[in-house]
Amino acid sequence: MDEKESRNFIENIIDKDLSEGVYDTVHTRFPPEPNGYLHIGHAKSILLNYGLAKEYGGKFNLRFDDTNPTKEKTEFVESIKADVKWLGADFEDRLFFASDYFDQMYEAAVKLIKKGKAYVSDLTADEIKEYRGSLTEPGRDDPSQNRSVEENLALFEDMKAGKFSDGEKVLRARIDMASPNMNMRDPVIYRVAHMSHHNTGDKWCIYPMYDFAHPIEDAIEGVTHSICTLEFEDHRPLYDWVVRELEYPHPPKQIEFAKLYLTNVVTGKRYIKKLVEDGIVDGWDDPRLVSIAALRRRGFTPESIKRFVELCGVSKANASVDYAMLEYCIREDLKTTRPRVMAILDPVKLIIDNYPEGQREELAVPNNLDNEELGSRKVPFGRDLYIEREDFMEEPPKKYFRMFPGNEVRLMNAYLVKCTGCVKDADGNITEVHCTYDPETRGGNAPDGRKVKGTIHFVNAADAVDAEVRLFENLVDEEKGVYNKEDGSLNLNPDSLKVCKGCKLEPSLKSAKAYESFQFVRNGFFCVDAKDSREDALVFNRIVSLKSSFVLPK
RNA sequence: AGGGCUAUCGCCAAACGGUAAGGCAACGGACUCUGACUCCGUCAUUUCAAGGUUCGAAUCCUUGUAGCCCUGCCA
Repeated sequence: MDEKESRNFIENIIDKDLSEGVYDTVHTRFPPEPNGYLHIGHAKSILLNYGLAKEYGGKFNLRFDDTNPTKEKTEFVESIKADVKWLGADFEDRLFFASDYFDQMYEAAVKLIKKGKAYVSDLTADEIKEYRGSLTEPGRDDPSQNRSVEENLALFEDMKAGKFSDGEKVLRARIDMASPNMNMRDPVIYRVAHMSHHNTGDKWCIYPMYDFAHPIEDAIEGVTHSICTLEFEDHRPLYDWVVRELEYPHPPKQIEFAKLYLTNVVTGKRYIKKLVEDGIVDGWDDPRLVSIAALRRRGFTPESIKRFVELCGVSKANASVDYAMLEYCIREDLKTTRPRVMAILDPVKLIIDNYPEGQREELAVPNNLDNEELGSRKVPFGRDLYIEREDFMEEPPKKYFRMFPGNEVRLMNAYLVKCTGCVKDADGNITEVHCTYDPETRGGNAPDGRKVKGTIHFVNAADAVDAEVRLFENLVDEEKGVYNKEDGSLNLNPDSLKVCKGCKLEPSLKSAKAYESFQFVRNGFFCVDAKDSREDALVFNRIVSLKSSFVLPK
């Protein structure tokens, strides 16, 4: 509401570009390599790029950066498309593949060769590395760098024709072997790879490198602001070099921002990938992950993720956002948009001794007090109920307003009941809580106007649906498990995922089999596992605190 | 002979030389058919440090310090 106009640094750059006439429109893109599933970090990039295009009345493209056939699969392009759409980033008909530009990239390389700006190298990968020098020492010239244009052209042609094996030749840009920026020490721009590509099949056996291909892709699509993450800052001079040498009339501009990291969870495609491949999690949509698929399955909405990304902001400072902020966003969304129902996670029997045995009635209960459009449902009520174990205390501390002997509380939307005591087993565990009800208080209000301080939720025992609840711990430290960045090992305490049987659900939840498992979002707002369900989320009444996932190293 | 980037409340993050926004978290209190939600209130005399320029500095300069990134024929 209090929209104080504060703009991020990228908007400032765009404003300036627009006012100075550098560009007269804004065109952005999200360029994933189809080598894995998207996660919350990608959501930031997607929503940022899409949001900018929308804000300035420009366009947004989805482009697969598929220039390396050794790592890419069609399976991933499908899932990425679905995730981007789900997030609401509408790329309309602008779905592109870098591989569709291979012909143009080849021509671009020829152009560089003709300008004397690129040459075919005979060096092996190890030699190239050796010649490149080090962070503190300049590199040495490639022995092949003085080949004639004609010779380079012929050799490059031969590369394309498949006359060389993988690694035998590469095409290098001629820039500066002494540059303090390693990326400028005659970077490889084309390599030989005899491999079938997911999109172009066996048409090519040479493939362009990212640094050469990306600026071309942007330029071809008319992208103005090519937004990427911080680790590409050092590549910008090369990006600019490519668009300059190729003489594009309105060259795109690269802008870098900091990646989104979350506290207490594993982010990063590489790490998530490893967890999946090692079978440590059930799959890419395992609820403990923060992949888009997992968040969706867990009940997060696109709106909540969009809100989260907005709240995080955009800057160039490496930062780790508190997981609590993500939870806040989903709570805010679900709070008024979903029905709230009752579930007892740790059940204990409540028996209303003066309620007629065998009697059953149905009470109309509003689904969400903050949203009348969600209507109401019938909740069964009877003599034997289940209540939350923590809602009864034999010897309550002061300020405890729920059930304890002698105290009257309200069963939500039902009756006022007065606790009369409890029954314990041989070990002293409470097995039953007893009470009496006031028939005059149907609906939850007393005709005489008396008030109660506590209200608790319940489930009718005869109708209760048994459920299996999976609790996902989020706060992972040495106790729960540690992912070791160095050796890639992950030590996980099995307790980080607990399955407790015996949860009791309102019968209105019975319809979908998917309700067999739950994940908590936090404080009473937990979601059903939406994997096989039409409904994506439900909100429960009472607050339970639970979180999921692994911890990052360090 | 290294280069690039970043440092503002526990966590994000504004401020663009004019006298430190906002959100999350936390903590008080009110309200409440769920100890939730909502609502009210509190939460940086100070911006990594030390100097300097200026009437005035988080913003400019200097020198330090800390963190991140770069030596793939990955992206």
